Amino acid sequence: MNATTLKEIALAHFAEKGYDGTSLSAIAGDAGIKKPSIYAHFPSKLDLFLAIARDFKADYVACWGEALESSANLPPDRRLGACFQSLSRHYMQDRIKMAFWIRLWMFPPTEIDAEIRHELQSVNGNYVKEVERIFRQGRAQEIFRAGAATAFSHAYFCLLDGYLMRAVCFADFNYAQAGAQIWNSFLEGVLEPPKNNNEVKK
Amino acid sequence: MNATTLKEIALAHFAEKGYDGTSLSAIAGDAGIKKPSIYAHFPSKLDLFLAIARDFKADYVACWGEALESSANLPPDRRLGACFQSLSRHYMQDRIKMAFWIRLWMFPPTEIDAEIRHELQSVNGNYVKEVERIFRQGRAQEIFRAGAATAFSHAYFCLLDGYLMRAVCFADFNYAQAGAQIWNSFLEGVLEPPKNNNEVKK
DNA sequence: GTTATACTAACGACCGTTAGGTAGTTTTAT
DNA sequence: ATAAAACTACCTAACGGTCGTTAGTATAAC
Repeated sequence: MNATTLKEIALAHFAEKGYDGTSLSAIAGDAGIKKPSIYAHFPSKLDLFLAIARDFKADYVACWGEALESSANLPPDRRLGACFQSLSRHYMQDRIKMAFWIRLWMFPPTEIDAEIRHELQSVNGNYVKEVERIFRQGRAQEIFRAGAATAFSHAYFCLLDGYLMRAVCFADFNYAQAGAQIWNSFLEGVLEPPKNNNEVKK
Repeated sequence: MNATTLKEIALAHFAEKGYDGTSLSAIAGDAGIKKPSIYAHFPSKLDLFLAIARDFKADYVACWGEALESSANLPPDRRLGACFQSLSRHYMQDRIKMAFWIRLWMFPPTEIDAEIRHELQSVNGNYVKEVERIFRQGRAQEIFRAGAATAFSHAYFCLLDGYLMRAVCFADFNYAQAGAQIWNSFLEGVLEPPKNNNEVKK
């Protein structure tokens, strides 16, 4: 047994039962060792959790970084679509990963609630601003319709987060397959309507 | 002390710390009574939780029912907007209510995970179908653009849930205020574009 | 007199954590 | 090269504490 595989085992428990609902003996049992042996690898339960949380933050940053970088040459609308697909696919492929992630940033352990919330807010805030920048850029190129880029960006994240959230909860509907259509109905809403007709409002 | 106010106090704890993170002694402390006195009102911790959960389900059903009924005479597009506003306002006005609700249907207590998930899926499924029906109706009136009504409906709920979820997490951004803009950017995406121009695709 | 609501006391179970020990491996010193 | 020392990863046993729950009792209301 080593710290890495111990983290993997603990991750499954934390994702499924939450921090408070997970006991070290259950983790140890899955790992084939006794409870106190965990302390040879991590100084406390909270530290074990934090180690996993740090990995997830790094993973999130890496995923966004790669999505933004690899789509840098696309036009703004297709770039946002590519990021949407990239992010959602990344988390959708692993239900445990997704459940832990949502648990982490929605309901972190009470002891570290403030820190986690603060950190996550700043990390996510960066990408909200980045997406907002892309919206503005697209607006300048008259690809997107007029409107508050800030609100567009927040709507973008509402859709993305809601999409992942519902995928966790509702196994009956194939969200992975519906992703493209869900994105498309949003995209059409922010695209600039065809030029030669301006009376869009009802 | 009575069952109703006891539920209110317990609700705050469950919403903030989750089921496993909440202890009966903490609830009793807030209620000004001792822990065993709770058992004069509820036969177990789980029953206390379930009583609150049932209230929330009834509240959810009532809220959707009222939203659908009071908007029955509106055209489909405005009707969906009215429901979006109605639902989001209902939950947005009370952070505790919202946190408990999200915790309930995303991460219910492990002991009753299956039942809760199943019940919620069926309840929510009804409204997904109802919204889908409204989308189809609006399509028949050529208000909405062509597209899979099923996907539109799921996108609708992704946006609504993501909206509420982010409102719980990110207190820094005024989501309550941004609701109308967020809805609007989605609405434009599903509306039928003006008639005299058909080449919308880029 | 019964019922409802509260109490104190205590139960067994489980929690996270520590202490202390034991093999087996690696590092260091001679 | 070999013996001593240190380190690693595990163990058993047990700690103090909290958990949800029950038993038994008292007080007040109807």
